[in-house]
Amino acid sequence: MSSEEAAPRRRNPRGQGQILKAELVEAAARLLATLERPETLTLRQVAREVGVAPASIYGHFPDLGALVQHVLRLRYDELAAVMRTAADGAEGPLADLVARCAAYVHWGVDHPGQYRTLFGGGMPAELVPTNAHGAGEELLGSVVASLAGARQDQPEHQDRRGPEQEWQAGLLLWTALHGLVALYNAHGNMPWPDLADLIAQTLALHTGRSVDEIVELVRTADRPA
Amino acid sequence: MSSEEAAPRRRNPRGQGQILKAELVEAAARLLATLERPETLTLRQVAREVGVAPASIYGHFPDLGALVQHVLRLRYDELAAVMRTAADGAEGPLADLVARCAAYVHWGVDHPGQYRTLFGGGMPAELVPTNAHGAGEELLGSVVASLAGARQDQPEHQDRRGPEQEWQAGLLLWTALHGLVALYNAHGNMPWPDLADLIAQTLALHTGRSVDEIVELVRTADRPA
DNA sequence: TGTACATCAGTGAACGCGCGTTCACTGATGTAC
DNA sequence: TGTACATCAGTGAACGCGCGTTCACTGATGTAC
Repeated sequence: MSSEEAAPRRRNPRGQGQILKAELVEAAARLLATLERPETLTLRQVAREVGVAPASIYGHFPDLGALVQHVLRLRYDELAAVMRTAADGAEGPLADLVARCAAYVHWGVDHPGQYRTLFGGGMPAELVPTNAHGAGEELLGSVVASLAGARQDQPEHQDRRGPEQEWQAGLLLWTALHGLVALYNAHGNMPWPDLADLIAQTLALHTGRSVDEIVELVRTADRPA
Repeated sequence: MSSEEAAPRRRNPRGQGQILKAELVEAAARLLATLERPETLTLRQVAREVGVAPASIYGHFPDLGALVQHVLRLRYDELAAVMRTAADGAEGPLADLVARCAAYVHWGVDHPGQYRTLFGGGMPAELVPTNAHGAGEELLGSVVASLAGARQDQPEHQDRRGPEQEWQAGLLLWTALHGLVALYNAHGNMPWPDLADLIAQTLALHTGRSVDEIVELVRTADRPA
């Protein structure tokens, strides 16, 4: 892609230090997306990708961890935004849930490197924003709420569920979606069924709806771009 | 544990070369289980753990990959055996499925390092036996068969399902279990509900049974050791 | 029973590599007088 | 308008480290004669 650029790279003018910072973020994001094993990303790789001396990074980030952290924060926000946007056009709680979950899975499958880095637990020293920062919980919260909404919408399941059960149900749905994305990405050589079918089936199980009822919503929500 | 052993380590007698080989396998297994990030395991670490020169490994394995491969094959067989044994005492297809899945999840949670190495997709050059070798498929096959058995056992779900649907249903159950183990291991700092409840709930969803019906079976199958 | 030799199990030093991090520096550009 | 100076953005060389891999070797033990 962008290797072996012989141009000696002009220094940025005064006051334009953030230009390199942006380039570093961009390059790190590109590498995390591209590398087969994103957790092996190094500081010198980023420097090479931008065409800059390794030491130059220290002017903008204390270390590689901070840079990766920054990138992942952006990607996490992007994922959250994608889910929110997908749910915007949804009519009713079930469609909302389907749209959100389909968006989640598709983002994960479309960005295996970043997904792995965010949720795969492969990064050193737990420098991903998912943990403790409460960021992952925010995303989980939206799934919990959406699932609870879809459940409440369903007349036959009128057994009262407390917030504890709602949270647990959402958590379980999240683990199912995560497992789907993780295995789909890790074992791409397997003969996978259609992803939309798997999403629909998962949601059917977790909402108690029929697959047929869901499948149309998934196809509608599928790859809006 | 076993660091800084000052004993100069006596050479094994003639014809006893496999002793070191066994020690290497044992040490690699211990490190994969212990290391926070098992994918960072190095050849020199293994050598140090055993108390041997790095070069000595080459007499028994062509490289670290072969050694790790060997260990993972053992661990995979162990997991398969644990699941098989768990199912042995089960009465009926549903109990069989519950026992197998509970064993899977508990093994994964009890061996986070090895589980990650086996199924996390974090190892370089895809040297894990799960892929292509058909080993992971064997495990998946047992879940598919067990789930199909439990489904068939259920009178109300008499809608004919072809082997294709059965395979897809088993695959989906596997992804759910994998997601549960993966997130449980990666985010141990989260306030997780009781694992047995989560397993029971997952199986309830995937079999169409009530949670109550499953939960007792899970508790029975729970941690037989 | 003695001795030369082959084999086995593992050693130890060295290599070249990529890594993170440091440090004094450079050279263009803006600012004060 | 000119000039000295400060600042900014980034450089380049060096460091010590752990790594995988190689290669000639060592020294104990078994075997052939």
